[in-house]
Amino acid sequence: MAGTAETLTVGQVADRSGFAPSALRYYERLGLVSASRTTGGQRRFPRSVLRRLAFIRAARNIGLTLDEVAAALATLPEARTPTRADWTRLSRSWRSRLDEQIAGLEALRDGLDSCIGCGCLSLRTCAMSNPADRAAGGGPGAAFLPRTLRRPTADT
Amino acid sequence: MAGTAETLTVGQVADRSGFAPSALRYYERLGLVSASRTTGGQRRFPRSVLRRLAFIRAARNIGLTLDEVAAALATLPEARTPTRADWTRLSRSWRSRLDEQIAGLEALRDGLDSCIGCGCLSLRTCAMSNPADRAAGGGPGAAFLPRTLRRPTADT
DNA sequence: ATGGAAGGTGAAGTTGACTTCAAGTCAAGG
DNA sequence: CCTTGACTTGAAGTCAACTTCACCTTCCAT
Repeated sequence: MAGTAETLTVGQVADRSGFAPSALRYYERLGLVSASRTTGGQRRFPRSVLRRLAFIRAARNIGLTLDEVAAALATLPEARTPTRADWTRLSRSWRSRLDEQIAGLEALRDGLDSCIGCGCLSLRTCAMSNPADRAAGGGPGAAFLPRTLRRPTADT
Repeated sequence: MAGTAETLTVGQVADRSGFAPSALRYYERLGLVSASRTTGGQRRFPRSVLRRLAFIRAARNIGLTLDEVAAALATLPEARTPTRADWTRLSRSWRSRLDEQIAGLEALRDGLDSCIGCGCLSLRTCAMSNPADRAAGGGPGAAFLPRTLRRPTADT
């Protein structure tokens, strides 16, 4: 039986990780994962790629770009297998990132509540349309909206 | 003085709204805003466009796509000037959307806390890499991650 | 009347994260 | 040996939301 091989084909990794084969090749090009090759040129991934991919998916879920993921992965030791402490260190910084995102959304929600009350939606004063604008009301406001939710108010 | 005109040029709207002129033209093409034209073909926006743009920015900040914004704006009455109640109705639905996003992020954060504890990052069982996976642990989990944070786990 | 800032257009470019395609190659069960 | 499914590559396509470009026209203060 070939049920438990030492290395995995793209298809196997795709099945186990949930990433499409094309994504795995893409990640390899970006250097996020690496694979050896058979004599015929086909990829053979070490099983450790699954943990790496789990990290990548989690990071993506939190909103990191692949560039940021790459930077994080670059801090892993090359020589030895990453330990639990290594992974923990990497994911610890996500905590504050998530806190920031949550705080941003909560600020937005609070602003929304006041907007529903006043119906203003004023460009200059409404917290909803100016979530990060220091002119919005004096308070620091939603200083840390997740990047996906942030919109520059102006930049001229 | 021409300080307070009845209509506004793209440049003026851009300055007051914070949207780039190119974005305003784009929005006009999509039908999100409309403008009359001078005999020479230049746009002249009614002042009411500023409120519309405030709505658009707020909606975008919350994560709506322009398609969704268009759908929301389409429910405004064409005949009369939208009232405060109209705008309020539109923004009320955002509240639950924000709540969902916040809940999703909080679930992610809780999962992260447990992951930091266990260092697992297991593809099959870790809440971080499987935030919406019903197999993640039995609980409903982070059922409603914001679209920007959602990633299909697999679809084959 | 005029000069230069501001505005007009359609087409193409940008970014991020992939996917899809075309055309050919490898691996392994029968 | 042969078939067939899985794999290979580079290039191009996709999506959202705009921006940039090239080139031409309009507006209005002097």
